[in-house]
Order: sequence, then structure tokens, then C-alpha cells
Amino acid sequence: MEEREISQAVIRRLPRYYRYLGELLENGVERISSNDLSKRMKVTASQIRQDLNNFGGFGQQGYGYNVKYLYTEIGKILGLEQHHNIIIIGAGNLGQALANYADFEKRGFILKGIFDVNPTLADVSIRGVPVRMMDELEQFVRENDIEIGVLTIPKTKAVEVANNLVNNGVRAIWNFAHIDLNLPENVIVENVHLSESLMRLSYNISRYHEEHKESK
Amino acid sequence: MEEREISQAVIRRLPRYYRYLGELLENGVERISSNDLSKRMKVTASQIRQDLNNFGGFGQQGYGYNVKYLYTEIGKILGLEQHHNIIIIGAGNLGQALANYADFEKRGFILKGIFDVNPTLADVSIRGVPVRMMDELEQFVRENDIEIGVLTIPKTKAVEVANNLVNNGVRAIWNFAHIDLNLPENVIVENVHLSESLMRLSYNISRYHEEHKESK
DNA sequence: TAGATTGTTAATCGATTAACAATC
DNA sequence: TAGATTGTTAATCGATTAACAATC
Repeated sequence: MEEREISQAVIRRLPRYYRYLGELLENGVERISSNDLSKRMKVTASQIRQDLNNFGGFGQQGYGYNVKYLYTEIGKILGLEQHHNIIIIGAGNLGQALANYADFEKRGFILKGIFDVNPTLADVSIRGVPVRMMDELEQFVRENDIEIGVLTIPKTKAVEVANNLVNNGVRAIWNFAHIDLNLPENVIVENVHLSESLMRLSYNISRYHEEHKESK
Repeated sequence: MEEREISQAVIRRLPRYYRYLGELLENGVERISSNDLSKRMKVTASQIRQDLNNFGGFGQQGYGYNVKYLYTEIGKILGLEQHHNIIIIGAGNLGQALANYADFEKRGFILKGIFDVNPTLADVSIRGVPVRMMDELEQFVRENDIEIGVLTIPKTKAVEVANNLVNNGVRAIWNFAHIDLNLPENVIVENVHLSESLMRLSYNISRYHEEHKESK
């Protein structure tokens, strides 16, 4: 009955397994061993087996893993079979990019609304979902059972809006604003800090130059 | 002379330190101890000191760290003072969002070109940078000393385009396509897999529901 | 000087890898 | 059955935290 906590390191790898299994499935591959998969994914076979065994024994000795079965099971673990109502706050390029993002539906996220402060967007619809003005936000969240908010707004507004969403029932935030939200710990936050990703890229380029300058 | 390798865990945290120090700087804070910073960032003071000491002793006993100095030094470590020519391939919403991204310039990345297959975009300019057609790509990369390519194109095209870029001199890829590129190991790749981020969010929501269903 | 806080070593913790018995 | 490959335990490796002497 006592569930042991799955480490974040494992969870971070899970979607990648799912992606590879999806590709194998598309290519008509029926079964795969941890060893084969390890070569494709460039991780150790040991890690694959350890990771999967956190959730159950999905394989069979002497055979390996059935691709379709494992794909489905990981999908369940990731919760992709459940449906969640989602809204996007911030209808700029990034917000629109996400609104047009086909994966939303595939992953069980149902886009219910898009919000912005800019009145010139008031007549715009994206994939049939109209852009609404921010003053409708709170009521909309309450009345439409919104579980997830996507923040594609400047960091100066993000904290306030996030608190607002949570106060009206939102349980999870996909945060693209360059700031930490510091929400109550029962609220789930997944950060996408693009500026930090860019800086890691920058660091790695610099380090590469550094390492190779003596050989010049 | 022998540089010990800095762990990826440290590098992943570095931009976040930089962000917090930037905020402190904006707020006119002159100095900060690892202990104060640890409370704000919700990491241990020990970790902050360990991380920073990978790169040098930036603090002073009994005083702490000078915010401005530390900010500048981390900026140097991250390579933000260097300039790199960058192009975006894929002028959809996401590509346009990134092209409009003010941080590029601030981080030393100079947007030189945007490319797309869609001829209706041929007359469009974003922040003064015109969208070019893909058949100009190779020549453009060679002639304009392009160091970094941003891939905001579908995964079906990403591998081919990435190889193309690398063959024409590009040294680093910021990859938003949902696929692993498998480039030569001297090419730096920073992946932003939004679908994986979304699945982690989905997982955490499911797990939360799981944990709380008995208390219903 | 006394107090504060770093830089750094040592201890602990957790994650990864290796190994192999179980078993299909 | 023999060969293959898992599930899982044990060994190793690396990262985090604790502790404290050095020193501003």
C-alpha cells in the first residue's frame, strides 16, 4: 500500500522512452530488448530495466518487451489517457504556437480558452478557440472546470496571474515566464525557462571554444 | 592545466543563479550570503557554495558575495559576453516567437536570418530580419558565418536540415523538434522537447490524483 | 577583537552500472 | 532443451549535504 517515491531522474526519462517506443511502433517493430533500445537511445540497458521496474515488470525473460504493450503502459503511467481542461494566458506568438500545438489533444489536454490583455486580439480565434480578455478570466476558470493554466505572459504579470488561477481552482501550471512562481506545494508547476536553455547552450559553446583554443 | 569537468547538474543550475542575481541587482541589493540566497532559491547554502567554487572563489569570508561582481562573473562563465551569429529555421508561430525574443540580443546571440519552406512568408520580416526560402540556406550559412541554428520545424525535416547546417559550418543547434538529432559529438545540441515537458506535467497531475484518491 | 561567512574536506545520500540467478 | 533476456540485488560512482577551520 505504501508507494515508494519515484525519483525525478526517472520521470524525466519516461517521456523519452515513450517517444522512442512510439517511433518503433510506427515502424512496425513488435518487440525490443533493453539492449537494442539502449543502443538506439544511448543509455545503458541496465538503466532502462531499472527505470521500467519502478512501475512494474513489463518484459519477459528471453523475449524482451512488446513494443505496443510497453508504449501503452508508459502512456498510462504518464496519465495520457486522462483528460484535462487547459487554458492559455498570453496570446502572443508563443501562446499561439502552443494553441496550435497538435500534441495537446493527443496528450489529453483540451484547450478551452485563450486569454490576453490586448484588445486587438479580441476577435481572433485559434483552432476555433476565441481569444478572451483578461477580465473574464476568473469567472471562466471557475465555470469551465479548468485544471491547467499555461502562462505565456511576461514575468511581471506571471506571479499575480498564477495566484489568481490557483485561487479559482487551477491545479497545475505550465510556466513559460522567466520567474519562479512559489505556489502552494500542492500545485503542480512545470517550468519551461527558455532563457535558461539558451544560456546552457551559450555555456557549452564557450566551454568548447575554451577547450580547443590551445590546439589553434 | 588539467581542467576537471564541471558536472551537468551544476551547469543546469548556473542560469538560475544568474537570474536570481540579476533580480537582486535590479532591486539594488549589494551583497548576499549563500544562506540568504539559499532561502530565496530554495536550495541549500552548501550547494550554492559548492557550485560556485567549481569556477573560483567569488566570495569573501564574513561578508558573502558582492551581487554585481558575482552576476558579472557568472555571465562570463555562461559566455554571455561573446557574440554568436544565429539563424532560425522554421518561421511558424514558434520560430516567430523566438525571433521576437528580446533575450537573444541580451545573451549575445545575433539573429542573422529566418528560413521557411512556405512561399507566403517570403515577404515577411521579423524585427527587420526577412524570412528567406530554404533553397538559400546552405549558401547563407557559409557566407554569413552562422554558428548556431535554431530548429523550429517538424521532426520529419529536422534531422536532414541539422546535418545540412553542420556540413556548412554550424557548430551548435537549439533543437525544438521532437526528435534526437544524433550529430557528431563536437556539435553542441540543446534540446527543448516541449512534448516531454507536457508529459511530465501530465505525470505529476496523475500521480497527485493517485496519491489523494483514498482521501476522497 | 568578535562575529559572520566563506572555501573545502569529509560524510551521507541517491542514482547508475554491473552482475547474475530466475525464467521464458 | 539451449539461448536469450529480464528482474533484481550488489557494487560503484557521483552528487548533495554537513561540518568546520580559515579568514575577512
